[in-house]
Amino acid sequence: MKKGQETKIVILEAGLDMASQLGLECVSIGSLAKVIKMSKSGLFAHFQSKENLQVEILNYAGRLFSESVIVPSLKIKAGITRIKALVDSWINWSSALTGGCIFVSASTEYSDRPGKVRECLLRQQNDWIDCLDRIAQAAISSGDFRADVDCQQFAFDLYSLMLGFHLYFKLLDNSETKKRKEIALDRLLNNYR
Amino acid sequence: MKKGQETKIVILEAGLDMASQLGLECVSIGSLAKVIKMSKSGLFAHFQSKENLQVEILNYAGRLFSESVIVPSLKIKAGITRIKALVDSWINWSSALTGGCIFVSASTEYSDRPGKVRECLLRQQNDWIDCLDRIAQAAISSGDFRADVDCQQFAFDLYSLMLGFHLYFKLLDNSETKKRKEIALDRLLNNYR
DNA sequence: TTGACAAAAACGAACGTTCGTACTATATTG
DNA sequence: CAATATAGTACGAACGTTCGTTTTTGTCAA
Repeated sequence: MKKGQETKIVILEAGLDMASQLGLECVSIGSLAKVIKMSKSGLFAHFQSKENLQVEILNYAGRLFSESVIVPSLKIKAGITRIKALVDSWINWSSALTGGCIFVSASTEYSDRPGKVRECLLRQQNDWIDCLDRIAQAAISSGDFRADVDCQQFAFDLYSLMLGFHLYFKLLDNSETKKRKEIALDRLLNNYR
Repeated sequence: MKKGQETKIVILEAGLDMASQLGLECVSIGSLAKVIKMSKSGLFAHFQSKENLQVEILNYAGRLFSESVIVPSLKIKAGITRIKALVDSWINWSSALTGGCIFVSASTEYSDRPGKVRECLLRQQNDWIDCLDRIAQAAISSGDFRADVDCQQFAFDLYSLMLGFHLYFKLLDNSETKKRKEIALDRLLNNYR
C-alpha cells in the first residue's frame, strides 16, 4: 500500500474516534491534525474539504460495521440464533467506540442538515434497515419466524430496541440496561415466533 | 413582567428552535443574536457564558415539555387511555419543533461531554423515566396493567419505541412510520395488560 | 545497489471569518 | 434619577481553506 493510503487510514481511525465522542460536526481539521501529530494542511490535502472528510469517516465506519457486525452474523445459521448473534455484535460495536455509535449521533445531527453527509448517512441507514428486513426473511425461511411476519416491522422494532439500549447505556449509564435489553428482545422474538 | 425577562424568553425560544435543528453545541451566540436582531454582547449579558445559555435552553425546553406533554396527560384517567394520550402529545411535541426533539439530540451530543449541560440533561432524562414509571404504576392501580408489571421495563420499552419513531420520522422520513409506531405500541400494551 | 528524478505527501504561514468572552459606554426602563 | 438593559468595540483563539515550499517516496536506468 502507498504511503498516502496508510496515512488516510490513520486519519480516518482518529476521526471516527473523535466523531464518536463529539459528533461528526465537531471533528475539526485542526484538532484532528493535532491528535495524529501532523499539519493541518497536510491532513486537509487528503480530503479537499471538511465535508469530504466527514463523508469518508462515515464510509470508513460503514466498512468497519459491515466487517464486524454484518458479515460475521451472516455466517451463522439463519433464524433466531443469527438475530441474537447480530444483537451481540451490534452491542460490541457500539461499546468498542470511545463515545457513542457514530450512526446514532449522526442520525440526529444530520436530520436537518442538507448536504453530502446527510445523503451518505441516509443511504447507509436505509441499507441497514433493508439488511434487517432480509435477516427477518431468512428467519421465516428457516422456520423460526411465522410466515406472515411483517419484516419491515421487525426492523423497526429491533432498531428501536437498540436505540433505547444505546441511550440507557451511553448517557444514563443504567446498571440494569443489559437486563432490560434482554427482556425486550425475548419479548420481541416471541411475538414473531 | 420586566423587559429583561421578555427578551430572555425571545432568546430562549429562538435558541430552542436553533438547537432543535443544529444541536445545542452548534447554537452560537453570534448567529442567535443575528436571528433575533440584537447585539452579541447584549444577548451574552443575559447568560454570562455559553454553557449557561445551553443549560437555560434545556430548562426552557423542559418547562415546555412539561406543559404540553406531561401535565395534560396527567389530567386524563389513569391507565391505557392516559398512555395513549401521552404518546400522542409526545409525538406532537417533537413534530412541533423545527428540527428533531432537543432531548434526543442532546442525549447523543452530551453522552461524552462532561459539564453542566450534561448534568442538567441527565437530571431531566432520569426525571422523565421516573415519570413514565409512575404512569405505569397508575395503570396497575387502575387495573389496566397486571399487578406484576415491571414499571422500569415499561419505561425502557416505551422510550425505545419513541426513539425508533423519532429516527424513522425525522431522518428517514418513512411514510409508514405512524403505522409502525401504532403496531409496536399495541403490542407493547398487550404485553402488560 | 545505487543515483537521478519525477510524483506524491507533508509542511508552515497566512487568508478572512467566526468563535466565546471582556470591557466600557449609551439607551431604556421602572 | 438610579437601575437595568442593550450596544459597541476589542481581544485571542480556532475555524476551513489556499498557497508556495520542502521533504519523502516510488520508479527506472546505470
